[in-house]
Amino acid sequence: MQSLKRPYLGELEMAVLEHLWSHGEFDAKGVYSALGKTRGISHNTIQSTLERLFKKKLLDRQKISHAYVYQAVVNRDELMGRMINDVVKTLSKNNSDGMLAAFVDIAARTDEAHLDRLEQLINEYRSNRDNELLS
Amino acid sequence: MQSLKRPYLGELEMAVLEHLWSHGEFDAKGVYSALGKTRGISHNTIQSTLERLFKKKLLDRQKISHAYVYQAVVNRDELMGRMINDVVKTLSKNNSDGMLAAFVDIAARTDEAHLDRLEQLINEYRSNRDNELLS
DNA sequence: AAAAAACACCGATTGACAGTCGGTTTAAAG
DNA sequence: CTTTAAACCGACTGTCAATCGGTGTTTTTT
Repeated sequence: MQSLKRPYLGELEMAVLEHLWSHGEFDAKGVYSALGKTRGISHNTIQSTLERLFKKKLLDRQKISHAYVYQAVVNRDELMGRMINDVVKTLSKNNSDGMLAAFVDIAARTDEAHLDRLEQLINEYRSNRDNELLS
Repeated sequence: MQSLKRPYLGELEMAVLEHLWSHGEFDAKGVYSALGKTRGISHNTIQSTLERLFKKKLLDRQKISHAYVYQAVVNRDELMGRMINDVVKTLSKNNSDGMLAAFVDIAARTDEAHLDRLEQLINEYRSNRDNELLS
């Protein structure tokens, strides 16, 4: 019963990830220019954050010349899936109905048209599965 | 962008909640007998944990004689819904498709029959909505 | 009513972990 | 070979879960 804190991300970590998601690869300097300056934090702080995200395997990096260039290895949706899965794993005991009901509620909450789209995705999933069985 | 609040629930907090979910109301002593003894932790630790959960509004309590009796105010599914919603709120940017796809994936992961059930729940949701519109 | 037991409440400590830097070392570049 | 930029290391703060001891208050018990 591990807790829900595992892929926990702090505020700055989230912001850095967001930035990499929308702007692609960056080195520490670039992220600092984009985020650090307005926040009034130092270059080093950004660097530590990138390092931490790297250790958490959310970022990959390559040394270009003598500076690392970072890029996200999970996209927003993958991370979301992972985190939702963690919640579900911890809280779904035997019965999955609560989980499924939560999905429907959340989907419908912002826009009921999401229900249609959800149904559509279910069918797409089934088709993909069937195709795989044929091959 | 500030959801995904700090460590949602610790390990002991989760265990206490689980216990209250499956066994109903309890005072500190009861929870201690059930969880504390085998874990070799003190009565006080259990009490602090109950207190913390109370402050987080996950438990309610009434003073019976001079001891508090605690009970959960959210059930497992509600808590799960809340937590999933937090994840989604933080990570769904405009586009909800990733969220919906994650739902389908997670539902199908353990058992593809969940997709049928999910579809069923979608339809139930629609019926309920339609009935409400009539009244 | 006094003594004993049961609790709540307060405060302190430890251990993680995010956020934050400064200083030092290393490596690139002129 | 000096300057400079970046990685690396270590430190300190703040927050939070977990943990418990001590103190005082309310019940029980005798």
